[in-house]
Amino acid sequence: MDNDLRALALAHYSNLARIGRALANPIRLRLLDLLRQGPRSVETLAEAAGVALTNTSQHLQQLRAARLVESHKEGQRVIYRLADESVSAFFAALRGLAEVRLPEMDRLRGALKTLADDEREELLARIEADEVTLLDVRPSEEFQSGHLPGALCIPLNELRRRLAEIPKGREVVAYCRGPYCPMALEAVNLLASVGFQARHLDLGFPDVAAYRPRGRKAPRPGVSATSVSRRRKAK
Amino acid sequence: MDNDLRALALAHYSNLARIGRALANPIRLRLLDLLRQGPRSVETLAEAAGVALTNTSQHLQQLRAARLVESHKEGQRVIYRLADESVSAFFAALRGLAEVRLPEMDRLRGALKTLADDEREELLARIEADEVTLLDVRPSEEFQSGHLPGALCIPLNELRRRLAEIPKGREVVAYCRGPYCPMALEAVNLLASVGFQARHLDLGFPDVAAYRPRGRKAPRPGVSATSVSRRRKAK
DNA sequence: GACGTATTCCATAGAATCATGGAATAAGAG
DNA sequence: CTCTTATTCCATGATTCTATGGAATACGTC
Repeated sequence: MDNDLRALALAHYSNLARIGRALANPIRLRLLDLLRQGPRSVETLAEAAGVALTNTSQHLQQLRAARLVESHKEGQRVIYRLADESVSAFFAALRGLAEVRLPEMDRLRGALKTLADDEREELLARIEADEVTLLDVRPSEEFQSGHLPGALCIPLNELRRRLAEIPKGREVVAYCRGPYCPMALEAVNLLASVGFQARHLDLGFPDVAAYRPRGRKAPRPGVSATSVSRRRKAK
Repeated sequence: MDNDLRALALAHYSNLARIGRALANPIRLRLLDLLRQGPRSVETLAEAAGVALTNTSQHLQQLRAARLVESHKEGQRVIYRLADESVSAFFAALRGLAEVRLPEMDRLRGALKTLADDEREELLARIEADEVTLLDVRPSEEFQSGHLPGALCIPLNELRRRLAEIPKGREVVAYCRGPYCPMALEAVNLLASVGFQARHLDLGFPDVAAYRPRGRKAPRPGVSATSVSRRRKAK
């Protein structure tokens, strides 16, 4: 009887390891992170991650086996999405742990120009006060899945030919998928080269939603998670 | 330049995967969980986990390579400990995710008699009000590394011959390492069989310290993390 | 029902992980 | 300096993971 109990108690580590194994591969982590931006089809994910299609499919199935993602069919395509809001939060926790524990992450943060806490604070305050033009440079499907309130949607690859849409004489703050996504930084480089006053916010969607500024207690309000578009227009 | 940035950004998933790989094996998770109770030597860990010594050593080295644990020498033995408080918190987050996402965990929780939220609330309130005898049945070294305030230390394997130390006519609440540790439950079975009014608390050390009762905001105060004993008495 | 598209399934080969047991190392005891 | 103890190192075989490309399946269109 006691032996039964002990065996059972040990079994729970195998369940945890099931999730651990899902997190043990950089491609799967990349896919998981992409899915934090919203639901996507296998093909889209494969292209965004730069991974062969069959390979992507297999990795997604492993994530599904670990119950971190779910899928459903829509016409001929299979749409994957995070199984739960808590999966996204957990991913952020993993990333946070890596930042605390792995010194290699510091070099990355340097290259990607992570902001200091007070700098970020100031930027968020200016955004909230609507003193700057907030620019979302992610692909527009991701914008539609959810974005920061008041943001202008101009995907990075359309930015050069849509510069006219950005108000002149006003500082621009660009954001993208998060601190390890280079898109906002690239956008700022482009904007600066054509004369804009531009900076990047090193948090993206959905990270800002969960961001707790030091000294405050509640998560930032007002993130419009525009109802996730499960239905994709035919192309 | 932009390609550099992108390559760099992708590299960060490899760092996350380093931690993921460390979590991909049930034995390593078991060792990590044991280390949440306090620093321990390789041999002690091997015995507690029921794993061959060389095997234990290898797994510990992998955890160290992922920077989740650290080690230092003390005389002829090597003492491992969690690298950081945040590692313990992250472990709890992983366990929490598994509880939310993996239905298999429910059966375990049933067998191990996890309490309902309100039941646990009530129990914690009674403990705080000192209406019950709080009993810590973990090995005494773990008690010394940190325990709940006011707890009586009687390790499970000494319980039968030390029954006299427990006040009669007062309800006893036993706790151990956490919700998936069977020791408290076994203690309650033993106590009940000799006439005690006994129940178990399904949170242990250090989980109670981080437990946020629903509706309250702050973590419970008053956990005495008696300065971690790095120095072990010779035997 | 034939065709094109999106995805999964399957077989294969190469790489990584794992448990085991014997040898090497380091520290203390006599 | 020898002996014991605690741990790590190393080599081995068994298992699992991973990427790849071709075949099979499912769905929608014509």
